[in-house]
Amino acid sequence: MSLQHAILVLLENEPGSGYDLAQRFKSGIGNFWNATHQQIYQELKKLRAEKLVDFELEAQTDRPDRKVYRITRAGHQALKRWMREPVDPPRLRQALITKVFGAHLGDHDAILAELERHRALHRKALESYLELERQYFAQDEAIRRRHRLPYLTLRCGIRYEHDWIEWLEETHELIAQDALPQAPVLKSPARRRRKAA
Amino acid sequence: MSLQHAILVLLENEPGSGYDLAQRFKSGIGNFWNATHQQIYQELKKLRAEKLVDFELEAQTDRPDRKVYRITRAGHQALKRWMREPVDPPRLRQALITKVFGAHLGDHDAILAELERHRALHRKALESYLELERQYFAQDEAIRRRHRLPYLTLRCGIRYEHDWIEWLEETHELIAQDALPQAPVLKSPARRRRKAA
DNA sequence: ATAGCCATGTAACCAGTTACATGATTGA
DNA sequence: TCAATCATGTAACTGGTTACATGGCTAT
Repeated sequence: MSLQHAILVLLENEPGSGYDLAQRFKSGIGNFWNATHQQIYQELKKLRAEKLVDFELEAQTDRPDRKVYRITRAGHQALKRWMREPVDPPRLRQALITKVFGAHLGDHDAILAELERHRALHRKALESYLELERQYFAQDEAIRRRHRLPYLTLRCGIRYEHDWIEWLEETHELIAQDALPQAPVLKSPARRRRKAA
Repeated sequence: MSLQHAILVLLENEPGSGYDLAQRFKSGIGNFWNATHQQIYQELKKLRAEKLVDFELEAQTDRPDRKVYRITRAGHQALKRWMREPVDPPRLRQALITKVFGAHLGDHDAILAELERHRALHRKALESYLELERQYFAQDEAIRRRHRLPYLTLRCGIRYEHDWIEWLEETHELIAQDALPQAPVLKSPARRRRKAA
């Protein structure tokens, strides 16, 4: 159900083809959902059947024609309604952590290699997000204000990747050296006060 | 496919009923996967058909009988094989972030309330993880060594929840005050050196 | 009384993945 | 020549959720 809403928010932001949407999901400033083109085309079809989006065919000469989708009035309403409904955080499903849990069963080196592989993946994602962040802050205030919300989602992505990298490094080290973890010094609780409400 | 492996790792650790497994997934030191009892029972059935687990019926007088599952030799082998195969990090799917992305469309207060609600959920999860962490460090070295790997998965959970709370607080503040985000000072890149390989 | 825990499951459905399919253009 | 980008889709399948179902015991 939620992919539909993710699509609606993106189209609300700017009309586009299924292909466009797939790109936006992949790259950067829409780092909050993920979908393959196959699924996107299916959902666009459904959304259209429900009259929440509609498209115009855009003929192109040297490339395939595009169906440029845009959100309808009804789609806009549906999206606003959804914005008011609570959503729950998704359940965690990290196969890698399953592996760490059972690391004593597997080949020691294979696990270390896997941790490093993941670290490389997250590092790559982080780098690209940081680049987007740099671009964001290079813009002037008016534009920054306009892209404030997408930036906040990007920030979430940056934190996420950053945090994974730290955990992966820490875990790699502890497993590689077969060392006992130390109690965190001041790190984990934090209990940050929020500034005056 | 992966729930099967998550079940196998847990059973490898200690035999138990479907109900037991559901508890272990929910509560704490197996904070790496999530599944409902319905799904678990299905998967146990399949795993048994594949001879990767087996059960003994444990009759009880005043409560329903339990099927106590344990991993078989073949299951153990299959698990070890899986431990050597690479797994990819899951795709992110955060409906909440979709909402932040489109926060300008919705009711301002509703969004702030939603951010706070999530903060409360994550805070609660964090508290319970921190309690488990305290318990872990209260044990003596031998036991700590034995539970080292589950502890590392717990650490991942602690980081995760901690990080979410920070992002939620930061985001709540910025949206509440309609303020422009500031460039992170030294926070986000970090680029921590790993200790001598 | 009512809720919650223990303990098992089936069935219908929905969401997401993987495989398959086409076909022109551009750059290494 | 090979891979990538643009652009669309269908079909089969698998993984996961939700609803439904049962039933005794214990604690408030």
